[in-house]
Amino acid sequence: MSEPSLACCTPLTGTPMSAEQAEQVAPLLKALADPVRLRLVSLIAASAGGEACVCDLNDAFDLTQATISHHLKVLHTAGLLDREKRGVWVHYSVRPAALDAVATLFTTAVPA
Amino acid sequence: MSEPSLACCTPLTGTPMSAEQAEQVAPLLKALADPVRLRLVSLIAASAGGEACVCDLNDAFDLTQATISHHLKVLHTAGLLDREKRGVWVHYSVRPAALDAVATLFTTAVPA
DNA sequence: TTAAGACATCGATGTCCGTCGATGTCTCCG
DNA sequence: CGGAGACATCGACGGACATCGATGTCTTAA
Repeated sequence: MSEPSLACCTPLTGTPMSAEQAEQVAPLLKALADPVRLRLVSLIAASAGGEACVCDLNDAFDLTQATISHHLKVLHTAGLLDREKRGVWVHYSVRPAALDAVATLFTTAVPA
Repeated sequence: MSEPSLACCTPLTGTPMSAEQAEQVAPLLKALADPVRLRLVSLIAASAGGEACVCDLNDAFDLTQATISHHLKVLHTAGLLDREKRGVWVHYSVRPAALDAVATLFTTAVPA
């Protein structure tokens, strides 16, 4: 399933983006372009230890467990979340490198 | 059509995001979560004067003029692009504040 | 072994989205 | 006035997506 290579990216501003680069980064943004998934990432990132188990995540939404599981899978497939099974529970954590890659996109060559 | 208020946003990391905040920011990301639109923004931002006319933009893609026009409208409606008609041509420019808002999302409280 | 609980997967359904050809609107030029 | 060119809008179509209920898989406890 070829783990996405976390497309390193030059900032949006500055140099025009290549088609290939755009194709690589767009899925990352698409994975984040959903209110539920945005909150999921935020909840996980803000949790103690930078990780959270699905059971806690479920309670934060008025959605079916199946739906939450689906969203977590999307984020994991996009390379934004790591997955670790510990006993009965599954813990998800944020991949900092993935967020950094996206951040780089919007960082307009910060001046000194 | 209530110009989007360019939801100022706390970083994803740190504090959990509210549902309202997520609903505000998600459309911005959704507008950017497309390879074509990503390249459009990049092309415009990288152009001289920070703006570009549709005629030039059309040539950069193997897509119909109608499709490019559609994508530009999506970006404009999301508040990411400004539109100015000058004679026969229409010039689009990037709204820095919009990109900054998104950048803030992914800026993980940079350490010293 | 059996039962219960935590997640994932499956199949269905309604909605949204990208793309296109055709057509409309506006502006400039002759 | 009339034509040409730049861009927007419209209507349609195929594919993708969010959500759900039902069911499957795995782990721990009794």
